[in-house]
Amino acid sequence: MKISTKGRYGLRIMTDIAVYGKGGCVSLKDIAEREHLSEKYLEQIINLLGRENLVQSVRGAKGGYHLTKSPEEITVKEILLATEGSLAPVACAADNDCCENYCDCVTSFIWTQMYDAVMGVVEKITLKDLVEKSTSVDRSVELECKK
Amino acid sequence: MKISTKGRYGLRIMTDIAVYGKGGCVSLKDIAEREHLSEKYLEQIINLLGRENLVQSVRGAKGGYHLTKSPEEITVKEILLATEGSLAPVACAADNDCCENYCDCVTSFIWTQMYDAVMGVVEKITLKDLVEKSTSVDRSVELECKK
DNA sequence: TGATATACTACCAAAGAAGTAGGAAATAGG
DNA sequence: CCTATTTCCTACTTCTTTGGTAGTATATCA
Repeated sequence: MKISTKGRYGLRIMTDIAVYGKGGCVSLKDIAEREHLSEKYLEQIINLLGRENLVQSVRGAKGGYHLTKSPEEITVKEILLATEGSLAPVACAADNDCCENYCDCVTSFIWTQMYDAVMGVVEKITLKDLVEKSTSVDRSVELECKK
Repeated sequence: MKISTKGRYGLRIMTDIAVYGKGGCVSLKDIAEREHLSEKYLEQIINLLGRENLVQSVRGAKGGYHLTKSPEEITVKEILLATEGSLAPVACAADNDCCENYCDCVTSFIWTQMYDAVMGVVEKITLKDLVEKSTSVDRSVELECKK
């Protein structure tokens, strides 16, 4: 039931772009340096974000990435779905057609309730909330738990 | 963010014992046959349940397992915690002391809310609910999605 | 005493997670 | 036009977890 580094780093990438990308674009190199993460690995993750049209890229020198919407229009749900693929505890919970007898499955209602509960949380939090939290915090400390 | 087979099979084991274990104990062999699962693998999973005192074993011929409490006293939360270890999306969410600056972490409030939402669901569902659903359903059909 | 069950430990293959590596293509600035 | 910068794309690698299998020891009923 863990969120992978893709999802966690995805949120940091988006927050970083929102904070530092005012009026221009932000390069992966800068993000990697500020967040102490591998540029090459971030490249893969930001591609997932680009595929879902959450960021747009500008190639070439002085290029980088910028958001396609304002932070208050981007939800944590969108970011996590783009990077994690799905937040369902079992495949059927996100797609009831995935097996024929989901409604007969003894445990299905557990997964449906769990999925709805998680979705209820992530769709209400926007990137703006993360930006506000980020700017209110001392950025000099190591910000994410390694465990 | 997936529940593993340990958690899913754990729920089926507990439901099976609750349904078929009236007034005695149920052997792993019978459970494995009814649920179409490997007896040896179930052994490992039921050990996890035993360690948390959700089932008690009786060794030797005619032995098996029985519940230590009545189904309405056993929650899905207990079963999933015993088998999955934790339902937290990140380690810190279940144990805020796991890193020093959880309250400064930009994303921590997401994980806390997610964790609380999931816990809110699983602690309200009891084994009795699963038993009722189970007995109201046609057991001849394949009951769990393979995906 | 033998058949039946759990207890315990070790092992194994496949998949996923997390990250590395390298070259091609685009572009701003000189 | 040239070069440094930067994204794009694909392949590879290493480590851990998942989902089992296997074998032996121990307990108990009949």
